[in-house]
Amino acid sequence: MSIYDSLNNMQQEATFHTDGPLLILAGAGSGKTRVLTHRIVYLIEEVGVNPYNILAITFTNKAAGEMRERVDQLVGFGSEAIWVSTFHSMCVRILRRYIDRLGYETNFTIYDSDDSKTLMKDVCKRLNIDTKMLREKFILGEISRAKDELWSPEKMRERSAGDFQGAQIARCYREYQEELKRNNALDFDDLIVKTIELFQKEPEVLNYYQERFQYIMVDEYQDTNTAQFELISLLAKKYQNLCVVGDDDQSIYKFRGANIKNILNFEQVFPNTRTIKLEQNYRSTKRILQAANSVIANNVGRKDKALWTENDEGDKVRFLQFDSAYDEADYIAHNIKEEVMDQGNYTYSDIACLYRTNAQSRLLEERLMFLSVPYKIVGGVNFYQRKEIKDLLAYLKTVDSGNDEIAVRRILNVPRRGIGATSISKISDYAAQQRITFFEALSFAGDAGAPRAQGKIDGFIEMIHDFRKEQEFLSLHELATDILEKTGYLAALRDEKTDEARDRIANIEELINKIVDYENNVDEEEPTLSGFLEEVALISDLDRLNEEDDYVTLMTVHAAKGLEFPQVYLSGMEDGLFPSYMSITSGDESDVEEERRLCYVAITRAMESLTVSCAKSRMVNGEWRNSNISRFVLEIDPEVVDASGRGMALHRRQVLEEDPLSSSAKAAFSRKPGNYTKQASFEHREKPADFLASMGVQKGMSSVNNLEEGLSYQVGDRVKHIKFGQGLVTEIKKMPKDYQVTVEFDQVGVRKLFAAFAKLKKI
DNA sequence: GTGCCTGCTCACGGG
DNA sequence: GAGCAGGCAC
Repeated sequence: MSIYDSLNNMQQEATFHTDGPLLILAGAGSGKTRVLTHRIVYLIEEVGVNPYNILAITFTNKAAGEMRERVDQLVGFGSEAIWVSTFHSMCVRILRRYIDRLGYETNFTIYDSDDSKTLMKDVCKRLNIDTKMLREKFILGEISRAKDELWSPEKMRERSAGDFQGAQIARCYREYQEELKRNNALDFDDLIVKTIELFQKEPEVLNYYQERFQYIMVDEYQDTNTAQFELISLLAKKYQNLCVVGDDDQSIYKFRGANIKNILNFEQVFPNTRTIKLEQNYRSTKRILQAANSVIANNVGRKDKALWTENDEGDKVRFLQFDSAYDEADYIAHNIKEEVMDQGNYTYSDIACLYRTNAQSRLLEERLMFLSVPYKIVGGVNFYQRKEIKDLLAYLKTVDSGNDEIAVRRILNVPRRGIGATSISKISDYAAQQRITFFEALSFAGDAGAPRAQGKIDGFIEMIHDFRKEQEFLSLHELATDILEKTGYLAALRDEKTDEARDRIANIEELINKIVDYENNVDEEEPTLSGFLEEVALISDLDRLNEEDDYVTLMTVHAAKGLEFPQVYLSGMEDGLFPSYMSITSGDESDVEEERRLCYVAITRAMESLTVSCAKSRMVNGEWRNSNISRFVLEIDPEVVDASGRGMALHRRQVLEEDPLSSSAKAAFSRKPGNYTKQASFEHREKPADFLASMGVQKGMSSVNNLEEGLSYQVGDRVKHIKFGQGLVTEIKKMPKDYQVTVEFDQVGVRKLFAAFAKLKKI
C-alpha cells in the first residue's frame, strides 16, 4: 500500500512520468493539485531528486500557500527547500540577488498600478501629452501588453511606424522605463521582463538557475502569457523536465495577456511531450457538474471534452431572483446563518460567496456583519490602496531607501509642511536633469529654483535621517508607530474628529497589526523593513494567520480559481454584470466566451450545494440599474435547476420585523466602501458618546505613565473594539513605548493589539 | 501655498 | 457614488 494507490490510472501516469516535458490537461476538480503534490513526493522519494532542485509555480499567492502546505504535509523532511511560488515572487527572489547586473540596485521597489499611474502622469507632462486625449491608464495598458509580449520601447516604436498615437505611446514607454530605472523601481510586468533580460544577458546566472531547477512544474498553465512562457522555457531548456497543468476551459486571464497558444502549441515547442488528460471529476455532484458542462458547451472555440464523475446525484442547483441587490445579499446572509446555526449542515468555512466584481462584496459584507456571521474577503487590493496605508508605507519606503521618488513625493508634504506642488515639481525636474534621485535633490532645493522651501525641506530630510537611526534599536512596529507620532500624521487625523478620520485610524491600526504579524511570523531571517515592504508589495492578503478560524469566504470568481467549497453562493448573475457589459458590447464574441469560462470556473467551485442568484434591480455607480437574468443561467440544463424558490418576499417581511436598523441599514449601505472599517460604522451608530470618549482619552497619551493611567481596563475585563467588536482581555504586556493587549474577541478570535491604537473600551 | 467647490470620469478581473 | 483635477478666493 503506497500513497500512490489512491490515484487513478491517469493520475498515476502523470505522477510517474518524471523525465521530459509533460502536458497535463486537467478538467475542473480532476485532482490536478493532488497529482502535482504526489509527483513532487515521487520525485523526491522514488527518483531521488533533491528537493532543492524542484520548482513549483502557481498563479496566485493563495494557491502557492495551499500547495506549500500540502507539500509540507506529504514530504516532511527537506520540503522547505522546494521553491513553491508565484511567477512574480519567484522573479523578485531572483532579482533581489542579481539585478545589479542590469544596473539596478538590489533593494529596488515594486510599483503597484497606482504608483505607475502617478509616474505616467509625470511622464506625460514632460512629453507634453494631453492626458485627456490619451489617458494614462490606456497608455499603461498598452505598455503592459507590450511587456507581456516582450516588446522593448524600441520594438514598439518600430511596430507603430506611421501610427501617431502608437508612436506617442512608444515614447511614453521609453520615458517611463527610464524614470522607473532612475527610481530604482520595477512595475509588476518588469518583474518578469527583467528576469528574462537577466537570463539572456548573463548566461552563467541562467545556468545557475537551470541547474538549480532541474524539475519544474507550472500550475494554471492556461493563464500564462508570452513572457511567462519565455521565462519557463529558458529555465527548462537544459533539462527539459517541465510539467505543465492546465485546462483551456478555465482560461480567464486573456485580459492580462494570457496566451492560450502556450497550451495549444506546447507539443511543438517541446518535442517528445507526453500529454495526459484527466477527465474524472472528484469534486462536484453530478448535477453541479451537469450545470457546468451545459454552460461551457455553448462556447464555440474550445476543445471538446467530457468531464464526468462517479459522485452522487446531489441536490438541484437553486436559482433565485430578487427584487433588489439588497434583498439578495440579505437573503444570502440569513440563509448562511440558518444553515450553520440552526441546521448545522455546514460550518462557515464550508461556504463561499462568489461574485463577478469586487464592488459587489459591500452589500454582502454589510449584511453578514449585521448578522454577526464571521466572514473574510479574499483578494481585493482595497486595503493597500487606501490613502493612509499608502502614506505610511511611503514613509517606511523612504526610511528604507530614498530611491523611490513616488514614495518620497507622496509624503514630503503629508501632513502639510508648507512644501507646495511648485517646489516639488522643480526639484523633480532638477533631479532628472542632474541624474540624481529625488531624495538627493531635496538637499539642493535652492539650486533647483525653490530656495524658500529649503528650510522646511531640511526639516523633512533630518526627520527621515532620524528615523533611519532609530531603525537600529526599534522594532518595525515601533518604528511605524514612531513615524505616525513624530510626523504628526496621527495627530492630524485625530484632530479631524470625523467618521472618515476614525476609519482611517482603524485602518492604520490594522496595518500596525500586520507589521506585528510579520515580525512574529517571518521564519527565515530577521524581520526587516525591506522584507516587510517586499511582502506587502506582492501579497494583497496577509491575513493567512487565522486559517483555523471559522468564517465565510467572500471573493471574486477570479480569486476563487483553483479552490473548492462544499457550499457556494454565486450572486449577481445578471446580464451586464456577469457577463459584463463590456464583453457584451465589444462586438467580439470571444469576450463573452471568456466570461462563460469564468462562469464555468464559478460553478465548478461547488462540491455539494450551489445557489445561483440575481437581482432585478441594483445600484450601479449611483443609479439603479434594472437587469435581466444572466444568459449563462438560462444556459444551465433546466433538468438540474430548481427555480421554485420564492423565499425572498417572505424573508423580507421577517427581516423588517426583527431588524431594528433596517431603515438606517439602507442608508448604511450607501456609506463609502471600506472592507476593513464597516463594523466601525455600526459601532459609531450605536454608541457615539463612548466612541468619542475613547478617542479623547487616547489623544493625550504619549508617555507610558500617562498611558498606564489611561488604560481603563485590565486583564479579565470585557472590552469593546471599534472593528473587532467585544472580547475578553487575557493579557497586558508592557512594551518600551506602549502596551500590548491580548484580547479574545467573540467574533474574530484572539488578537494582540497596541493600547495606543486599539481604542479599547471597557464595558 | 492652501482650502474649498465643482465638474468630470470611471465604474471587470490579478500580481 | 467617489476620487481627482482644475479653478478660484484668501
